[in-house]
Amino acid sequence: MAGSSRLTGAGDPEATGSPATRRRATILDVAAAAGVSRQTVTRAINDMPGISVETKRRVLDAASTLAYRPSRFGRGLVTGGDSQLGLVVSDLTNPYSPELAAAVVRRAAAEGWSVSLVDIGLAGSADRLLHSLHAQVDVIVGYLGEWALGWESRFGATPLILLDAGADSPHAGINLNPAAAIEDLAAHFVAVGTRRPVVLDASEPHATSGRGSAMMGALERRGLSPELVHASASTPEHASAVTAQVIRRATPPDAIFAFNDLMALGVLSACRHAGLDVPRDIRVAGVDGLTIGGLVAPTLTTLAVDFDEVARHTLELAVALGDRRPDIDLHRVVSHRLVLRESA
Amino acid sequence: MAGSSRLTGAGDPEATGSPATRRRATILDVAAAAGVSRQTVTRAINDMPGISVETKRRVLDAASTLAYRPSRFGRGLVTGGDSQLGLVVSDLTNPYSPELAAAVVRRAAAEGWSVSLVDIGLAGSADRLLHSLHAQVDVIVGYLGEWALGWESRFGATPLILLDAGADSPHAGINLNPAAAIEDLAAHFVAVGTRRPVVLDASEPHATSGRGSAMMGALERRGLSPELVHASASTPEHASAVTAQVIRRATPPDAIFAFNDLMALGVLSACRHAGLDVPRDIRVAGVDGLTIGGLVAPTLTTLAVDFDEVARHTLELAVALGDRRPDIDLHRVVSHRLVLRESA
DNA sequence: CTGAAAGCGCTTACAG
DNA sequence: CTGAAAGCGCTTACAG
Repeated sequence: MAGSSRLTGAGDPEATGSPATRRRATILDVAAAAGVSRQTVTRAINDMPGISVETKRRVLDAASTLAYRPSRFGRGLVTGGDSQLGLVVSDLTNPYSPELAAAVVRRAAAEGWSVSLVDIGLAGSADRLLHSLHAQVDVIVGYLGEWALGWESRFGATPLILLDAGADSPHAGINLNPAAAIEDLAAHFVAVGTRRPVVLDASEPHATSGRGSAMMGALERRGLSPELVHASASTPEHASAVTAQVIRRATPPDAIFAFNDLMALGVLSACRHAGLDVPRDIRVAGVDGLTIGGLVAPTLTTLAVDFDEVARHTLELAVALGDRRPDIDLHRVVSHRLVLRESA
Repeated sequence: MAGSSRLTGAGDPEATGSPATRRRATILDVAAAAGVSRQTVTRAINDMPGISVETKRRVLDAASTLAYRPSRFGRGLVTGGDSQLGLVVSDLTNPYSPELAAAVVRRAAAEGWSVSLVDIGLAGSADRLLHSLHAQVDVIVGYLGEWALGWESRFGATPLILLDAGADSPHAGINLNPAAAIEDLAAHFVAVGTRRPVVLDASEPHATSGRGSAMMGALERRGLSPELVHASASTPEHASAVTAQVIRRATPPDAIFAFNDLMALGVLSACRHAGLDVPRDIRVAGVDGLTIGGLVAPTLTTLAVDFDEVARHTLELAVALGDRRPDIDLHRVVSHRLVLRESA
């Protein structure tokens, strides 16, 4: 190595060993290698007319040799580039997130948008993630939770579409409304003779969820006296634990309405381990309409979210906001739908 | 509208109604509005030193009024931009895809990469999707299937990392190896007294999958005579149908090894509907290690993929290829691991 | 069929 | 603290 040229000090690890990171080839490098101008390279690379087959071949060979790749920034600057959607979910390991993502990705592809996926539930790095996402995309959509607070001052004019953040949110948003489906399910419970229903709610601090209290009300209005219990965490495991306690009583419930499908799976599991038959001994229902609910045994009755509908609104809002054309209804509502299956 | 200026013809729909799409504000617009130079705008927007609080305020106000957002292309051209990974899956509705995606997104975030998610199983549009993806990302990784053929000629030098494409693939790749886990499971089956195992394979045309024949061999070597059956499609529903037939026989199987977890769920479902107890009457195992397998009742024994390990290799390869530094092992292997749960 | 010029929107030195 | 200049890598007219 003595005598070889180097730009860095002797102690620099970058200066030692193996083929170092080479500067990426640009259009000018290819042009020089092929002995043509850069616009001729553009013609060859982009398959445009007005270039002889022989020249094209020579250019493409040079490009290949140099491992040339057009810079998406250089190109995007002049063409405008594709639109990019940033999808933020809070926990990719909850099947709810990918079902939403699948619908959004599908719809986005149909509209010519790309989607960058971010899991904001990741330990500590949420702020950094949002910063880098906001620099890469045209519109951000998703479950931002507390991170939506002070958005304007932190991320300037990056349009934001909030999922299920409430109708009074200052941002554009899509809200889920389970009210009608809850009434339908309550009516169904009554119709099949339920007497002692339990509402198994999530673990929101000191509070009852909207869907929890809605179900309580719907059952009470029909003359039942539902019991409200909370899981200490919104997981199938905790749902299972609470269920195990409740069904061990002298007069156990004959129906359990779980906060979501994942928790309902925990309920099903606890019932099975206790030797209870669902739905004969006890009925179970969840919320979300996850695909998995149709694959377990018994299949799960649920209040399903129409993810395609959510995705449709998402892209509609994204396109409008991306075009700086906010002359549309910025608050959409998607209703849940009762899907009766074996468990209830 | 008469007399108002318009650039387009009278019949142009763009010329009618509502605030039309305005040109997006640039840094120069903000500079003009605030009465400063563009580099002062840069300082304000990017929170850099060397600017008075009062000037900064004025610039930020102007930016806000104009809804200014820095162009990611302009910025990327000079800063280099973040690295972007394109993740291609074949079917986002199969839980396998999101579990992989979750791991990759998590790891990518840790390494400062963004990931764009594409579902190539979408009707017909695969080619268009790959084209637009290849223009947006630095490296593409995933299940490309037949689309990996002729990659070089179609997408030039865009680095490609193939998942589970076989060790003889010309591209960089990560391969899954179930061999050892299959031996472990076969040994377990034998140890617990299995006599009549069935291997329920996927519906690959006229062929037996690698894992299917590996399991057949592993069982035969242990003195058993396993039966091989194929589902007419690789879905839980078809797995369910085949299972229903097989367990109806005079001497039904006492164990079923399914091609993957999703099909194993179908098997569980069929067993339950037939009144068979798992694992007492019949044992069931799948492949993939999906989270859902731990949530159903009975919980599913499986050969688990270490998605974090796959993600780790993915990012390692992506970084190396993105840096044009292919002096590393371009073919990685991740082994399955036997996870014994209730079903077997 | 090919190339010289202009410009997309930014940031990074550098000069005041 | 502020601004004039240069340049990132590409494509789009335009001229030959």
